[in-house]
Amino acid sequence: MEGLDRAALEQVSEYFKSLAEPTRLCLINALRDGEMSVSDLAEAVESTPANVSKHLSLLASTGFVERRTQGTSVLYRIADSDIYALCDLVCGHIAKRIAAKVMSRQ
Amino acid sequence: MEGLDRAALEQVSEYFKSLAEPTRLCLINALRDGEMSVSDLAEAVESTPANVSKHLSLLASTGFVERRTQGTSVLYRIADSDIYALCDLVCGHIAKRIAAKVMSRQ
DNA sequence: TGCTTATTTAACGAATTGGTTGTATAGTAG
DNA sequence: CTACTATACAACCAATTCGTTAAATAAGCA
Repeated sequence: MEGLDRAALEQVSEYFKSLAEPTRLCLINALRDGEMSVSDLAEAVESTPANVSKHLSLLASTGFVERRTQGTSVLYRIADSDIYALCDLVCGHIAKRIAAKVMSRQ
Repeated sequence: MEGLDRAALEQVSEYFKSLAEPTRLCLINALRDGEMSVSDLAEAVESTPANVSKHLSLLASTGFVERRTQGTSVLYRIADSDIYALCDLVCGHIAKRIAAKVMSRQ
């Protein structure tokens, strides 16, 4: 992303922003094992269908999830599994930080 | 990050949040070639020292950058180059999306 | 010591965002 | 058709955030 101009960086930040919310990360986690309906997801993340629907719309707008209608339900699924690589990188960074903190305390 | 509880996901989201801002991404880009002072960074990203200082503090709190004092200046540098892998993953995702959009239009 | 420069911090305002509530839409069953 | 269910959407509020401005802190130098 070296040569990106301001507008491009703004777009990149939009994508990070879509992952910068615990409820959305929780939804992404819940979708690990396959597609789920909005109401099931709402139960899984302990929130309301309206709220979950809004978060899923945002995740769909950045292309991390996709939707499919089945009867009166809407099933969401992960569209780009790179999303997990992203999360793992961040988790690794956090782990590194914790390890460094432990070392410095010795 | 599969088995993370709510508190852990909140922490993960904090890290994504620190990258979810165009000015901060711009600062990270500017630091590619080595450490820079706050005022030089402010000029590079076309902002004020006060604003840049605040952004750098946030990036330091998540451990993506580190600071070093030299005289009256403070030099910042990238502390974990995984940050670029993160950005590249997001950029790749965006590129994929654009490519898919182009394909679907043919 | 006092003066200058570099950085940080505090206080403020405008804008954005997560969650709720109520309503609208769409599909299914009777 | 009506009733019911699932989802989406709009309006609203509380809380957060980005940027600015002004004041505070710290280091170097006359």
